[in-house]
Amino acid sequence: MSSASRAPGRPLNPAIDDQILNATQDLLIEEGFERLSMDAVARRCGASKATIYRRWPSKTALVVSAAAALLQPPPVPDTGDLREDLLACGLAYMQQEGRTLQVLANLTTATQHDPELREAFREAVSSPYAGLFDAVLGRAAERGLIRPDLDLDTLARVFPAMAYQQLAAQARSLTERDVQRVVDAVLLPALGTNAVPAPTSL
Amino acid sequence: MSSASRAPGRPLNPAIDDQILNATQDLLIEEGFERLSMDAVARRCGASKATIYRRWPSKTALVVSAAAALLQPPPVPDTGDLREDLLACGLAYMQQEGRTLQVLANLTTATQHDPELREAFREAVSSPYAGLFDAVLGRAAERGLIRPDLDLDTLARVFPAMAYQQLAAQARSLTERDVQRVVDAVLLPALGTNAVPAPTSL
Amino acid sequence: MSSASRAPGRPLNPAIDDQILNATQDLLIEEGFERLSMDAVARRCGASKATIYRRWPSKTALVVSAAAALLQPPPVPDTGDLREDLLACGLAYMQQEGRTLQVLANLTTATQHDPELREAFREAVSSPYAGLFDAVLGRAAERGLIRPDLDLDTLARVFPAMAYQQLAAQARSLTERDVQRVVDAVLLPALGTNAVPAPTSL
Amino acid sequence: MSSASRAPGRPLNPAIDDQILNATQDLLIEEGFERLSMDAVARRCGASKATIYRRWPSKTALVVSAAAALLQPPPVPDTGDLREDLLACGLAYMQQEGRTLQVLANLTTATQHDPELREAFREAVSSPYAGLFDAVLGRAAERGLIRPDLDLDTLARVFPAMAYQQLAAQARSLTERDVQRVVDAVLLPALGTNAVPAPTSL
DNA sequence: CCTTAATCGAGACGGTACGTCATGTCTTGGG
DNA sequence: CCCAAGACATGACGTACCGTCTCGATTAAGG
Repeated sequence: MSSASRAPGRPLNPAIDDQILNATQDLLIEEGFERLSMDAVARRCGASKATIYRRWPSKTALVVSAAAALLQPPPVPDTGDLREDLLACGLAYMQQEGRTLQVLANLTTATQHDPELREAFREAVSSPYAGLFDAVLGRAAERGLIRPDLDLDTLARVFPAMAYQQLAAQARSLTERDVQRVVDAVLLPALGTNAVPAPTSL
Repeated sequence: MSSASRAPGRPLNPAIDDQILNATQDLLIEEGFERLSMDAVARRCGASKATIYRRWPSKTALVVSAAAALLQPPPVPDTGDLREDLLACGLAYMQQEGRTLQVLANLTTATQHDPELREAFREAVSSPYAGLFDAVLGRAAERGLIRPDLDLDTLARVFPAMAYQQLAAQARSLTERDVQRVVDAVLLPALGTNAVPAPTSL
Repeated sequence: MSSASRAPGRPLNPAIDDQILNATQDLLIEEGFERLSMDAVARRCGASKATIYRRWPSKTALVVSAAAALLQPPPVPDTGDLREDLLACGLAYMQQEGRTLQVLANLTTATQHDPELREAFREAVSSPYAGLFDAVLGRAAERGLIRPDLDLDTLARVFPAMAYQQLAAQARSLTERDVQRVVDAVLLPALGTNAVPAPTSL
Repeated sequence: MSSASRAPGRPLNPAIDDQILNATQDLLIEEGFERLSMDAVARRCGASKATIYRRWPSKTALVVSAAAALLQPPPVPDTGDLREDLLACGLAYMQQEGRTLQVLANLTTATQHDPELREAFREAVSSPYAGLFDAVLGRAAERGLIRPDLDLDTLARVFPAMAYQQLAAQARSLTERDVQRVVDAVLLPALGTNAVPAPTSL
């Protein structure tokens, strides 16, 4: 009555989507974006290239989807302590044994010249992660924990940018120590919070 | 005998180096690393592929050289004012009508899978730019303008990371306003400088 | 009881057979065997590929059926005059605005690598046409119109082979003049018939 | 001075042409036109697909060339005896252990829908073979061995057509006996030669 | 001055991946 | 069980790119 008349014909098998995305994620980690080949994806997941191309129009589009599925940001942390919350946001980038950030770095450049894909990637992957900091900082402002005149948009982008940079430019994977340094040396001081803890002994 | 015995035969024509590098820089800007092809470089500069490969062993190596030639960081600014110096460091990323940062972003991921080239790129291009902030902050510490216990290494990386991120992930070119925001909203507060100026009215 | 127990379920709709065969014949003429695709057949006749494959096991088998349905040889001519009969046999190849011969040519090579289909094609299509000449010549021998020691098997194959050759190798469709030439310049002289008519003035 | 300035750049290596053509001929015989794949040709001759496509624009064009190289008709026979000459013409179709005729049959249909290739094939392969009969019959007419009013064009096409037909439609390879039958049962009688030999005892 | 040796533009070469298309099978929902 | 629609595995097609090699022609240095 209302609507919802399904398209005719055999529907796309959703199980295959997952198999393709899993194979893509694996190869993306193992080989990187350049060396990942569609034939290899097809071979690994037992699907055919036609099946892949029925779902995604290009290699880049497939990889963007795979990344979006791989990189699901956790819920906004709320421990009651601002520092703890910020650390938790940072630790989200270390999920999947660090593969999260790896994939982020690999894809940013690949989507550079396709505005549509870049936007898709940003919406699906980049923004949600940066959004963790947005949320934590915005809540802190609401609660009066930090000064109200701060440029929270800019501050929320500090950690994502630095984590990305560290991996992409220095090929150094992110550690808990790195997260602490950014929070304690940059974010908290910039927020005007007095509660800078005693520096962790090396 | 001891030295100076030049190789026999016709020497490499140094003028061609520049033509190749110029063509590479242009195509790098127009097309990005992936879509830049060696055939296109050769075609554009009127050289042959053999001529290019006689000078650089791979596409990536060529592009790293082109980037290094394109991105000559200016001398460390020393205006006497910390904020002015930091702004000057940031403006260095906007040289060449913004191409400086563009190329930086395009190349960082490309060198991901070749440690040798990544290091070459870092030494020739990335570090010199980040070094501007290192130098300015180190000098400020020496002069006692900022607290001595700050994590200057981390702070020096804030702006490069954010500039890179903005271009690569958001495809938004850098403006003078962006530089001011990072300096005023992040760096100066984190340095504990009281002299935060009144926000520039738009 | 003994027989006639129909298969359970809905029976195959025989009307669809004709639609499929018609579409196949059309495409066979328009595109030839190689470029005829099962999807195109299905699309043109509004059927689905499954419906086609329920009836024929392969593209070649379908096309052989389509050809058999298209090419129904006429009854053996018997005008009382040997030359007239031979001409009538030849004109049979020009039926359907020349498509008869077209399809014959298109299919012969296609069945080369499948003995079963080749045999099916030969029995259903090729032989009946060649059989016209067999019958006319055999009857002439019985009637004593031609010498009894002739190799009628070979002679019966002359016209089919030459018609086929003309179309396949020369892409020249058959004309009434062509039929006359083969009958008058080859068959009748080889049969030892004196009654070679005066050459038709152009 | 005069002319003949070679094209610039590295010339096509003619040895590779032969390797490609040889591999194509082998595969054409082993697999037939349909099942011959460009990758298989490349693999077998150690060349790359790009190298093949630099020389021939399509699979069909390559195979036509391979056929032309494979099927070099022998010189026009001239034994002094018309029957011997005709038999020799027919035997030419049996060269290469029968592969000659096989390839002829395989290709005729393939070139059906590309007029350019069909013409190329006809000129390079089909006509030269049929031309043997043309030459022998024309010479016999000049020498007054046969009646001057015969339709030699049609007669010259009889054997090629029948040989082709036998292979394509009946999948029966040509034997010396087949040649004799066509010459003795069709050609010589049609030429009005009295010297029909005693039938070969079976 | 003339030989030598390496450079130059041009472009062929082997390899590898891309994205498209056709065959024949399988899977939907709906008669 | 049939039917239309269309997904599925397989595998060939023809294109593009990389890095190497091979041409004839040029150009510097050294004997």
